[in-house]
Amino acid sequence: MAAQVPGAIPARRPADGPDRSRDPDRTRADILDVATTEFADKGYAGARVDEIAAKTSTTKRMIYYYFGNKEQLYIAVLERAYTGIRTIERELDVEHLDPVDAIRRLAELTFDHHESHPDFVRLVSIENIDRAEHIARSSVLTGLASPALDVLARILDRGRESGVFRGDVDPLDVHMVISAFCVFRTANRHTFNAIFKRDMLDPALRAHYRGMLCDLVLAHLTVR
Amino acid sequence: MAAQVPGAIPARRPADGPDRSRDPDRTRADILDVATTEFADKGYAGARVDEIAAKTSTTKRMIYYYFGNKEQLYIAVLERAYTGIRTIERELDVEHLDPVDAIRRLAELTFDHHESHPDFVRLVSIENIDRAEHIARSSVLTGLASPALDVLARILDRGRESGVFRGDVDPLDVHMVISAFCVFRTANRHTFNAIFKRDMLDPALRAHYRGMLCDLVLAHLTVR
DNA sequence: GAGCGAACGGACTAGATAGTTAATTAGGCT
DNA sequence: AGCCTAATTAACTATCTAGTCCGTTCGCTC
Repeated sequence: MAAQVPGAIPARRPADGPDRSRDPDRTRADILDVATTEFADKGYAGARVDEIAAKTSTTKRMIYYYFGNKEQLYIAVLERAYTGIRTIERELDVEHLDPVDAIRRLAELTFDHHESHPDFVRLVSIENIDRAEHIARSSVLTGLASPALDVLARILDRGRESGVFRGDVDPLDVHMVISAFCVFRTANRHTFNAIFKRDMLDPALRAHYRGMLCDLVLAHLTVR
Repeated sequence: MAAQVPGAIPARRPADGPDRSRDPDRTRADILDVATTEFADKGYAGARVDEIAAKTSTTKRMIYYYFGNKEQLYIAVLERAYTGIRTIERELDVEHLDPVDAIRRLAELTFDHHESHPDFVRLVSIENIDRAEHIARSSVLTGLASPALDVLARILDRGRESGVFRGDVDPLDVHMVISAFCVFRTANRHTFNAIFKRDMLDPALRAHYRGMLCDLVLAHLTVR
């Protein structure tokens, strides 16, 4: 964190205690970190700018100085969260695996990411409540289809050629099924637990659900 | 509009036009209807009591008269929405169908309900953002496991006995997969469309997704 | 037709909340 | 050293918002 500006002097900072020196990047990043947690926690309407400011090492005025207003701050939070998962997806390399193992790997990677980034999943839910109106206002976010989709299309092609996969499945539909499963486990955890008394994120059930996702997707894709 | 001027003659309802007579049940129901739409639209934090009151044919004072405060009004909305779907589930009768058709019927019923009740799905999302804290405060809602679960368990048993279904599947997991698919389609419609440019609720895709859900679940359950 | 309680309406309040004003400081550049 | 601008601070404001006070009206019973 605290990316150094090229040519900047490394910060004269008294080794301990909060950093009080002037560091725009650090201040911005600090605000973004706190805002991410706060928006994911309370939703867009529920989050309070004063609250975010209080949890920051700077003041409310700085939020407006760097981000303009509450909405632009929220959009900045969304942009960082989305580009995060897209970066991970881009690193996926499954060309050397056979189609079945490749699907399994892709499903597991998605599963793991959703499990380890509940804030991201919550932000997506929140954004849907607002009918994606903030995403629509961000040019960064609108043209941001998942790199995983291209990878998926390649895997399906290879699987069809080798005769193990059905030929009539759309990559986006497969992506949707995987997402639906992973998103549901995190996004609906609380109501599901309240009504059915099962915590889908219980560590003891992790392996069960991870395997189940792979089975589900592969059963659907496999020729019988 | 047409607020009663003090001292004016009440005009006991000229046959047409809104009902102005005293009717507690009607008033309560009116408030609940408006509140459901408003909470589903804006979320709990985003909804405004004043706004709800304005869209009602009565006043804000009446909301507090009948429901006490904003939270209890919201809980009343949740209770009505949940008991709605549970009632439909209870009417499900699939004992006369073979296991495969029974699963198909159950999946389609769930699919149809989610499609025709987007407000319910949104309320569930909203409640998850608040970590189901309002459900937890309602004794009506906490002890409300889905009747569909018992039906599902029966179908799975019958399918296992006749050898068409695997024996190691948990009814709650099957319920979860069906819910995940149906909930995702409605709950994540906006972000999915914003990023992948596909409206999962496009009527032209309805049959495709409905069939896909059945295939998906049955492929997972069927012995190979 | 008087009395009574449930149902109702409108104006009011205290506190919260997004956003601002304006003055101040630190640090790089010449 | 001294200027100049980006970065920072704290106090302030207009508006919004959940919740309340209190007086009024309807419809029923006796």
